[in-house]
Amino acid sequence: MEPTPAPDPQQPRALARLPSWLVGQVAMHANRIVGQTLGEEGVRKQHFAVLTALQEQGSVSQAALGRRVWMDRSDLNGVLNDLERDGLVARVRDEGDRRRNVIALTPAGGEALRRLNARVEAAQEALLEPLSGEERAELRRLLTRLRDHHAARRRASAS
Amino acid sequence: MEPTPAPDPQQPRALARLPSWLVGQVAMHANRIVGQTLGEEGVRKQHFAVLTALQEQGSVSQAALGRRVWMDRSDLNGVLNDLERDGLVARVRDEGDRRRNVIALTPAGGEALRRLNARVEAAQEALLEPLSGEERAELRRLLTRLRDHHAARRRASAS
DNA sequence: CCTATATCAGGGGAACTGACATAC
DNA sequence: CGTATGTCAGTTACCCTGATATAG
Repeated sequence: MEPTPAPDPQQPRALARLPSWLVGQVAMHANRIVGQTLGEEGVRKQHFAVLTALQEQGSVSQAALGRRVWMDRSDLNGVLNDLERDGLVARVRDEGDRRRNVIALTPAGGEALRRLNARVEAAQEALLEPLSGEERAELRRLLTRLRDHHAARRRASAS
Repeated sequence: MEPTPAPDPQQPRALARLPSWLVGQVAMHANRIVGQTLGEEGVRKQHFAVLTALQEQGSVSQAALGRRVWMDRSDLNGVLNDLERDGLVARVRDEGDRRRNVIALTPAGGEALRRLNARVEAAQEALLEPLSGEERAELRRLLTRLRDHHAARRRASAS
């Protein structure tokens, strides 16, 4: 049987034309593509995000890490448990401020990240396949503008 | 306290530059904006999608409706329960094919949809605020291309 | 027989909320 | 004292899977 059974080519026009709907659908496809390839390495996108942040800015406390990746402290804790169990990340109590855990990427974590990066890069190619180089750049530019705008607004109202 | 506490301005660059990430973040903001305004009328986006589809193509069976909106039959059932309870749609057993329910928009449903449409339209404006008219058109064009491409691929592999 | 429909039960990833002990 | 940190428990919306009774 068909669980999501051969969806009709055309959605309702009033829906398909809405930018919020479009972006949601594209995000769904993107998540499917990226999540698929990450899953083959046994991680999910939040794990990938954490590893990436660690490589880029070195060891930091959990709270700082969460802010960087825009991840909730609760969820981050779970993700770190996974990564620590798999030896990709090390949690060390900060002796200067004993509330904090300093999180560091292990060599194995760096290894894994290299593999994951290759996969994610390939996924980007699959996602953007129908677009030309110029179009990809333009899309990225427009999306970045929207993200920055709304991120700023959200930060403003949350402070 | 801060649940998603004042996220840092800059995410890791390696993340922020990924199209899949960008589109996911924008989709998150879009969902927040649209979901917020729909919630004030007591519905969620799936309810809105179903009402829209019904208005556009008249009464149809549940299965057909699900295919149109790309919604799982299970979830659709729940959504229809809500809408029926609120008197926005009517479920009538099809006497020509007694497996099927014919779903129809009630007058109250049409009323509700008019209000919801206004809200969703305003939400689009809020979402796209930082973009010019040309840029909005270009964004819609690019997103549509991506969606159609991946929707087609998915339909192909699911048949 | 085989397929489609509607329904029910439930899983999984993700965003979020509240509470709490501990350390500053 | 108030505040930040890490942790734990739980909720919700969404996408998905499986099973089943019924009708074609």
